[in-house]
Amino acid sequence: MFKLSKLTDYAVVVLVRLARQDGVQTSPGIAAATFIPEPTVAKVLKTLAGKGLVTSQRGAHGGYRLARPLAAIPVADVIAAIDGPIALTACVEGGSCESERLCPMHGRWDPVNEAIDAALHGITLADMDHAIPRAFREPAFVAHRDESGASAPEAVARL
Amino acid sequence: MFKLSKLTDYAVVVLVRLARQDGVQTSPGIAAATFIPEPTVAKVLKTLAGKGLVTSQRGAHGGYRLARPLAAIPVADVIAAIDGPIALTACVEGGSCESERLCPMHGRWDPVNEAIDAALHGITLADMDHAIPRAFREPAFVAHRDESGASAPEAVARL
DNA sequence: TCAATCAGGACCGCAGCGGTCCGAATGGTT
DNA sequence: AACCATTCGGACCGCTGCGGTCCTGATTGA
Ligand code: SF4
Ligand code: SF4
Repeated sequence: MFKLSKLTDYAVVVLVRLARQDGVQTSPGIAAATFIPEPTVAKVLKTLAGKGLVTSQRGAHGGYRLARPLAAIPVADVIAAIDGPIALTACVEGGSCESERLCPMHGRWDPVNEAIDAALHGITLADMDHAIPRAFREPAFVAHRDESGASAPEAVARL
Repeated sequence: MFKLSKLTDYAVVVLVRLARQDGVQTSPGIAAATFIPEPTVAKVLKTLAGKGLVTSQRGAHGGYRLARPLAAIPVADVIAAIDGPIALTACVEGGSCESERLCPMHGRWDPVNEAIDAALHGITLADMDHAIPRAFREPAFVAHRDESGASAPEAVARL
């Protein structure tokens, strides 16, 4: 199936939960609040911390804290942090396919990849947090969301 | 990783190859032309035939033929045929997640899913064949380069 | 010093994917 | 009618990678 890993899904849930409250929050606490198994939450948080999406405070009364506000975290970043870089096929952006010499489609996926990448960069976690589904097509909603909006045309421009 | 299955990749290669020549073509023939293992090509073609993307001619001198021109086949169709429906998470469009009652993010992925779905519907195999996706030259997309303030989801949604 | 908490792995069961193979149906060819 | 080429539908299997658990340190506040 064309789906993203469950851990990525969990990561979004955890990040949004982190934003709901100031100060540090512990893994068990978040697990209880999100109904996600505790070890899994810990694993996700460790990965996110490694990628710089959250900062950690060790020791007693430690915990995790968002590194930047939700509005500055595009979904693409979360996906890249957990699932790895977005690469639809093996031959996009650095990947090497064993038949790339012979394959007539070599490199043809790049634009598609760019399109999806741009789309995922244009949606932040803040949007997902307080967005009602289908609101994306309403002009009123679209009007006031702009951050990182330049990425899409730029990606398109160099096609 | 966030990638589509190799079989889907192969399907695109096979479909484009089918379009390069009129009349029916056999699995071994296509396999030889695309450098993809023959049984795999056969499997892909069988799946595609089942989904109605290609038509099959049985018996001697049989083979496969495109059901519709490349320009009428969006990438989304190929993905849906091989990989199954596009569903980023378990809770989108009919899918049910075990924690959908408790999860605060339930349903929030739908817009993201729709955005990607729209993007993949806006690019046809003919576009990929010519390496310059027509979707990116559409007024709706190019206009945003000047208007500024446009974001990926909106541009994608208009495709 | 002790308890709480994160860090970084090792570890495992398992679904699903990539890939192969075979028998049966089908329709030309002779 | 007999034969052969080719597709069809499905069974089959090894293996990767994912979801999930657990353990052993390192770090910090009380
Ligand atoms: S499009 Fe061709 S070169 Fe690229 S990953 Fe697919 S088979 Fe390999
Ligand atoms: S967002 Fe929530 S309800 Fe939807 S699939 Fe993820 S965990 Fe389940």
